[in-house]
Amino acid sequence: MSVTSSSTLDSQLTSSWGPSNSYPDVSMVMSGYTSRLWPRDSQPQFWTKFQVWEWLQQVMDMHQIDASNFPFQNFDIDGHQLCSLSYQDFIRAAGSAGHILFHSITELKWGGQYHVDIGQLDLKPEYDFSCPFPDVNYPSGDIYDPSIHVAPVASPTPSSPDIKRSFSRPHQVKKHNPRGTHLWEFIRDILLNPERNPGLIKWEDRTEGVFRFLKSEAVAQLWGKKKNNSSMTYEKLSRAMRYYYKREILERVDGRRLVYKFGRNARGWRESE
DNA sequence: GCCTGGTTTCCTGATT
DNA sequence: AAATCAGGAAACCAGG
Repeated sequence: MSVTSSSTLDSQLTSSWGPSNSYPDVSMVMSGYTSRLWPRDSQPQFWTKFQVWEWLQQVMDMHQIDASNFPFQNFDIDGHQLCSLSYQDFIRAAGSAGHILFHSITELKWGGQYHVDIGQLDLKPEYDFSCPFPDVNYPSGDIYDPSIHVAPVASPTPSSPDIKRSFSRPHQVKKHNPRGTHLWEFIRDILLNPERNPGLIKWEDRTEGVFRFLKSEAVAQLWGKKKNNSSMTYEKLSRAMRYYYKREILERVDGRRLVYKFGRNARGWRESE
């Protein structure tokens, strides 16, 4: 039973994106997840070998690629060399994963340029990791969901059971996140990309991590779209948000409707992080 | 097959 | 009156 009236949602959507774009471009939100993972110097041309290695690791993680058989030796190169590789080079060097890597690096190359061009963001150095990249490789309106573009991810072969890292760094104990992004991360990334998600959620107190839903049902729809759940509502989304109080991912903000605050266990929202 | 984490769904009642 | 909040209970689902 949904308590949402369609008129409420319609007004939220149309006032936000205009009549010609009645549904939010989810790809804008989605790309936030990918872009913010990469090294802060968003121009891969200037990456060191270590950063290239870090990027590879992140791509492996994100696409749940079995790293145990990945030919890392083929990527003992710096960012400049990496950027000069052609699509065919990637395929030769990385096999089926080459496709993913090529798309990723293309996006990042674009992203770096885009980042330079947009001056309106007034981003601080610590913040620019969250700078959104244009989804140049994907049709507008499509959800940028890595699994859509990468068959091996959706159906891992029996011989390569799961994520097996051929190497791991002691400080990067990444817990496998089977469902992709968590709700609170989804919310965080909307907040970190305000210019791409106008009027959905806004900071009330940036330094304290207090934020407010402006278009609660629209956000719920967006979340539902990401989870492939067309019946998502703010009612249900907010229940999930309330579960975060116990885990201290969120803190209660008493007396204010649609207002939440990031808690001590929420990462990546601070400007100085 | 069981356990677990992270929701999703549904619900009742309270508050704004 | 409607929207939102609070939180219990149960179901769901993918990974371990």
